[in-house]
Amino acid sequence: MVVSSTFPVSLSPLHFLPKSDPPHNLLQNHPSLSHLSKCKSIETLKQIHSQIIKTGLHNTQFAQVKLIEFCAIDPYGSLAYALEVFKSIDEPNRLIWNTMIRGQSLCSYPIVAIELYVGMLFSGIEPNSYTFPFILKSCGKLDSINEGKQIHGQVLKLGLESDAFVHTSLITMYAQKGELGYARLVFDKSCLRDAVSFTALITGYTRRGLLDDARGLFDEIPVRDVVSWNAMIAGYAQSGQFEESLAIFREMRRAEVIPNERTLLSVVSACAQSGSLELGNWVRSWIEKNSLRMNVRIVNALVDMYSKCGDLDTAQNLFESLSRRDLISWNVMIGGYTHNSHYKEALSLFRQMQQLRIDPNEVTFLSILPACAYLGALDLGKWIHAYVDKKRGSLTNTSVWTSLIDMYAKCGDIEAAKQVFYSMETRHSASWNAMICGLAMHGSANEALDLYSKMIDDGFQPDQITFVGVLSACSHGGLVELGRQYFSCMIQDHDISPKLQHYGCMVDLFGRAGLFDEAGTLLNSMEMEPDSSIWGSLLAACKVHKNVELAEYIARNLYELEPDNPGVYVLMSNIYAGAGRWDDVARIRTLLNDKGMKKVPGCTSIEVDSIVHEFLVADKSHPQSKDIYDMLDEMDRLLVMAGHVSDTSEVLYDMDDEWKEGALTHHSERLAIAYGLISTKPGTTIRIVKNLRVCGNCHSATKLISMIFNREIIARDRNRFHHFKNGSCSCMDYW
DNA sequence: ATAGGGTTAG
Repeated sequence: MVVSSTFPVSLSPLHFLPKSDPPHNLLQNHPSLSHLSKCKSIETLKQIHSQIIKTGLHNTQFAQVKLIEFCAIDPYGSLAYALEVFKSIDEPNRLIWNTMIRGQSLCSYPIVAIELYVGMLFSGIEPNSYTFPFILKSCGKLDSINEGKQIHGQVLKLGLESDAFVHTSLITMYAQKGELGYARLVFDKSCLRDAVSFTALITGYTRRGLLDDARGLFDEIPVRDVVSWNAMIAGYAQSGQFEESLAIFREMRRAEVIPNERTLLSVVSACAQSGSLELGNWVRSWIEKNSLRMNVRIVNALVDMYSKCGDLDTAQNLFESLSRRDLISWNVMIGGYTHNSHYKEALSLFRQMQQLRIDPNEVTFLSILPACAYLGALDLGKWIHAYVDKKRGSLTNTSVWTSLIDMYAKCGDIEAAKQVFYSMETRHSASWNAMICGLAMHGSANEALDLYSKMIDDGFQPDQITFVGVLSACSHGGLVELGRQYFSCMIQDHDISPKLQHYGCMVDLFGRAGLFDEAGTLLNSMEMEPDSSIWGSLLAACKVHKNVELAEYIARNLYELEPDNPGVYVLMSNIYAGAGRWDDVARIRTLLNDKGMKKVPGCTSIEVDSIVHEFLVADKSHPQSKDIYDMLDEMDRLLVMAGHVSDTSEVLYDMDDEWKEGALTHHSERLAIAYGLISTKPGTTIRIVKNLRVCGNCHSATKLISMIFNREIIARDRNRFHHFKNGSCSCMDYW
């Protein structure tokens, strides 16, 4: 090993201080000094300090040490103040120097510790076995390894490498800097073979993902203690080897080593990530049985575990059992709701948080924004945007900005999405993806494709998701030839093998263009089985192009894939109705009734003054129902005057014929639009979100409504966005 | 006076 020494090392005799203290017990019981240990603020500290000066205690080494110790080490102390006190001491002794270095080693400016160390050497005080663990901790935090190596040289000169504390500190320092070779050398050269030094080295290996090397060392530890076990369990869990992690934990149990909180946190986390609900349950009951205090950390981990395993009820019960919840708890629970598609619950928990005046952070937003996006809760999304803007600097997380783009796009405000995108200082490829997919959703195919070119120019690698955006832009824009080109560009130029979603876009693109042969060829070329959404989009294309024969073939596939999906039957019924085959319509209706299947009810939501209102077909539950239905009548009257004729071929299978017309005008989107018209100022854009695709009738009616009432209506359906304005729609009647 | 555990959220 090459180690050099540039620092002067004083090998002079120990530095004796001139003054000697009064008897120890007198000082120890002095009121000013006993107050110090209970001190909780810098103001109190200053008062105590002035007392110490008034009584002359500041001249005693004992008081100096106690004061420095408190200022430098205690969480209520202050390093800056410690430095002031330190400067006022004429000839600080070694304990005082060590304590100052120790204080610095705890903070994040490691260079100050080095400066102090040099100062110590210059003042002629020789470092001892206490000095090095502190200074080496600081060296571990520096960018360079050089200082650490020089300090190592000092250790060797002073013959302190055999001190167990110094030895372990050296290993930890090298391990922290990724210098595993040096760490190993220090370890191998010494005869110290305790669990502590083993564990220091093991952690070095686990942090770099070298689990096999770590395991080799672990197996050699003569007596493993709980920390060694924890290092191995956490190491495996951290590198994604959850089964190994849990296997080590089981071995630990067999070795009858009592787990502690850190063990359990790692284990619960591994259970959460690997879906090991059974072991998670065992941990929970073990904690209860051993009456370990259910502290907030372990409950957070359990809440996370249960929600990741899909058991939201248990997660919620645990969450509610917490008397003092921290931000992580809140975030875990909100994330649990979002990941399990319980978006409304996520939002209501967030509101509860706001009422309790708990400050959210970016993690909260990363769970809340997808919920806003799903529900179309634009006002809340805007509020978060403003909040993040205000805290720019402390909350500048690129992922949050990207999530805002996604939220704005999915809430129908594509202009705001663009504003966020173009104002971003740094972008990830996910940011580009969100913007490209957003534009695609809104039917701005050319803009999406332009942005794709810019993304490439900026040096970003497109990934699978980029091409989902690009291909869906082509599909929604009806750009068949470009779609073909991008599809082969993805495979050939970017070496991305097409996934189901990409095939889905292409089949959709061909289907809409009526190119059923080409769609069929593509389907046959797939290396995986087409899923129900691909068949579904082809079936929808059959409806547009009135291809009953192909529809029947596809339906047979779908009945096999999803025998319980009523959507297929409903679509077939509509296809038959469109072809005037009423016998088949009746047959399917009977089939549905026999199977007891219910159509997924159409549901449309609209946000007014930050409150999301939901409407079902023919819904009368809204408090302003009377006004809404009056408006519906008015809309119908004006639509008829404008020449609108309902196409009754798309009907709910369980509606009697005489109700056809009525049911159509009471589709959920019409109710939401009616509510939007009566509850917002004239001229305001109306934004609605529908869970299913817009039916043809409502689509043509909405175009007229946008003209009659002079309103821009932005509708999100299951598939894409429709911007209705001045009597036409951005989808060009192609969806 | 000192050393070893990436404790829980995206």
